[in-house]
Amino acid sequence: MDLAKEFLSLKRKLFDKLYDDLNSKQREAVYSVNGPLLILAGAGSGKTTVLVRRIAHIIRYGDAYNSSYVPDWINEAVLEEMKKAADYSKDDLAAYLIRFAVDRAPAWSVLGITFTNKAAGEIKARISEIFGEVSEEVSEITTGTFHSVCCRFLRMYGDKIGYDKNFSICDTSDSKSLITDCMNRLNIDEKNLSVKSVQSIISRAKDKLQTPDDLLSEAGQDIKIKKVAEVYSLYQSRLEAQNLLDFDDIIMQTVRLLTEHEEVREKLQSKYRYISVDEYQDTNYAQLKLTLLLSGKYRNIMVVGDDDQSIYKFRGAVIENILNFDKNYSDTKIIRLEENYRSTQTILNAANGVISNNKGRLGKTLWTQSEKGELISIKKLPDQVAEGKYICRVISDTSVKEDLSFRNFAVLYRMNAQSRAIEQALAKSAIPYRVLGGLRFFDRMEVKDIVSYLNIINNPVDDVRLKRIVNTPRRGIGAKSFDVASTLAAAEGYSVLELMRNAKKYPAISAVAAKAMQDFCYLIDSLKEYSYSHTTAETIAKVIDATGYGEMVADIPERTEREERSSNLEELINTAGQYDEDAEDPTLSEFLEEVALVSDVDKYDESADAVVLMTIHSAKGLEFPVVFLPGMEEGVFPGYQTIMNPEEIEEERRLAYVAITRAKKRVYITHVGSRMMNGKTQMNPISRFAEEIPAELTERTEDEQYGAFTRNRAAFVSTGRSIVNPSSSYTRSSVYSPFSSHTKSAKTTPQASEKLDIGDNVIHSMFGKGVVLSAKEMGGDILYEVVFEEHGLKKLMGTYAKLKKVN
DNA sequence: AGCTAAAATGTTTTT
DNA sequence: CATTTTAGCT
Repeated sequence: MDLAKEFLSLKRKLFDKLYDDLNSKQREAVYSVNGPLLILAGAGSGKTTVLVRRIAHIIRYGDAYNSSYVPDWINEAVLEEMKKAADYSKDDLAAYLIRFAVDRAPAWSVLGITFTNKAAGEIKARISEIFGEVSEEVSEITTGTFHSVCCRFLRMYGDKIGYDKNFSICDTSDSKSLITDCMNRLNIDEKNLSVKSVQSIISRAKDKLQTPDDLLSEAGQDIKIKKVAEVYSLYQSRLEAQNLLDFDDIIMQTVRLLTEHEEVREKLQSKYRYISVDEYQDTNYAQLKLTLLLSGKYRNIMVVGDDDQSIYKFRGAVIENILNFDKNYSDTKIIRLEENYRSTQTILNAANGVISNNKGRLGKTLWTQSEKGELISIKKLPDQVAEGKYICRVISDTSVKEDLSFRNFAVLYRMNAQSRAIEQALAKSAIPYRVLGGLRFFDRMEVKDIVSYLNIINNPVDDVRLKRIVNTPRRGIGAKSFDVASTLAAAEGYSVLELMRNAKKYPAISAVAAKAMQDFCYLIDSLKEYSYSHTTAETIAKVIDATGYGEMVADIPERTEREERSSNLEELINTAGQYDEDAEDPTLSEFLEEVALVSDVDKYDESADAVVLMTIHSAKGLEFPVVFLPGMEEGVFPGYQTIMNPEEIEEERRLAYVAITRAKKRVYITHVGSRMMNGKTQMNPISRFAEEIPAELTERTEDEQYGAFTRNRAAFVSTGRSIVNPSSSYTRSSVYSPFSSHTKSAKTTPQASEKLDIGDNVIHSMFGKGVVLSAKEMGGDILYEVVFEEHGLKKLMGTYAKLKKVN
């Protein structure tokens, strides 16, 4: 009796001891294993840690902490031993406590949904770390984004709702071209109804799980929506006929699968006993429905989120999902994590100052034990060029003065277009940098083309991809012939490729074109055959060769373009080779899925020593010691489209909150007097979000280049900080750059293909001076990424590029 | 069919 | 302004 009581108390103390690096709220979250759990986690409050530790806890100890079960082998001796265990090392204690485990969950019963694929990988890596080895078990945990997890389900059971296992995913631009096609077929004039808006209305409808009929009935008298519903209906039937899913379908069709097929739902509900969802504030209705379905049996669902960081409304995210979580799940336990471990007090107070202007928040007060830190620097510059130079100068100054490597700096902006001016400045001052976003690797034309071939090999009814590459390189199947073929195909109920195989039967197709079509089919046949017995990388190489695409690229007259494209194709083969190596059971189909679902941040490599540039959206979940926020102007951030709409302004403000809270030590806000946008010069006032930061937390200066003045809004700024020092080193930002010490002594070491290391300074005959950013082994050669002073980031092959090392 | 040159057009954020 | 679409020519 007393024995039992003492045992339970000792047991809990030992667990508290095991997790003594967490705060009490975090521990409570880890222990809350069963039942619905909502964690309201402020920025930098260690939510990922909690997520990871909780999953590890569930697998290792189950509900051991809360359970009042007393094993019959408990006696005085055991209690004595337990008292001693308090002094064990963490590892020993962790191992010791396993004997008290109650109702442990097998790793395969855990599902963790994250916002990026990268985060999914990190969760597994961190759990492996906790378990002390890369165990077989950890790999059985299912982690991924909503999209990747749903794809997995659809590959398994998609046939039940009419999808072949080899379905392909079409991205936004593929789906745009299909919608355009549908609108043409329905004789809808693009002038009255833009493809873009149709696409977005359809997408939002799918986020809400609306079918074309649902949309139509919702339309009422709205002619525009009625038209869209008509397009949606055709678009959807064509997607289905081609075994294609767009991004929204991946979720929506999974929900349909789980709704319509009880046996599948039952199977998955029973399998996933423990479900966690990260970044819950950015889920849409379809995703909410999905989590409700999956967690329907056990109701062991934990969601983590922060209503102040909801920034994906444009993608259908509904903040109500997190606000009303406890209404969807009765007896929800709510835990708030409000202690911030990331930022200085100044940064935190600045962020709080901004976000407090929003209404309708759940409300929370972030606090930190860390020091005050430095003031937020707000600087006005004449234009974007000066803005870029200024950022470079601060980076080079700070990196030297404080011995900070470049990876500690991030430049976060509202839109991708802002990156250009900053990139140029960085390239000039030879600061190594990396740009995430903008044109994704897989969105490059040549990469998309080859991937389209692969998609056709994998899923021959994919007419969208077929249209894209049927005449690239030219093979005499022009737009007109293809049009005729697809009209015939639609009439006869074939896929276009099938029809092309028998093109000669149709008099409407010219004999020349028919011959070319048949040859094309044979080409695809042979590639398909080849793919059965070869790796993905080999297949890609074969595609590039056999289709004549490689030759076409080799014949590009302009040198830079030719090199750029061929190096992209090499990189594609390289990526596939990596995939072949890493994947358990590599298949073309799975490779294509990965290609479709990777995001930019997934490829962000923290180990590369380079300044990183990305949008604030991409930076969600990341942190950096020093953060630059350029373009803090009305009309840029908040964007001019949002200024009239209070709701959208609130979303922009949340974005500003996310931006500021990325920083650990310092924030540099810049705004410019005149900015070139869309060919026009604009004079934007400083962003309201910068003004909302309490004045005493800021240090405001204006660059003196065009005369002007310096003013301190903060009356009592302690002086002495010299990072912002307008006149001295302004013109030459490369003073502290990696090149500076080499520019005078230009003694080069002429060696054809010596091995280069990361950080080496090199000279290229074409591009001039640069720094090696990364080196990757690739088919007996080495692929270097080099940032050049004048030309920015280039990818070069070791043997081919004739890079000379400079000392 | 395919090329070139002129015209139109669009501009947030992303899986 | 920078990309994409179209018209007109070969």
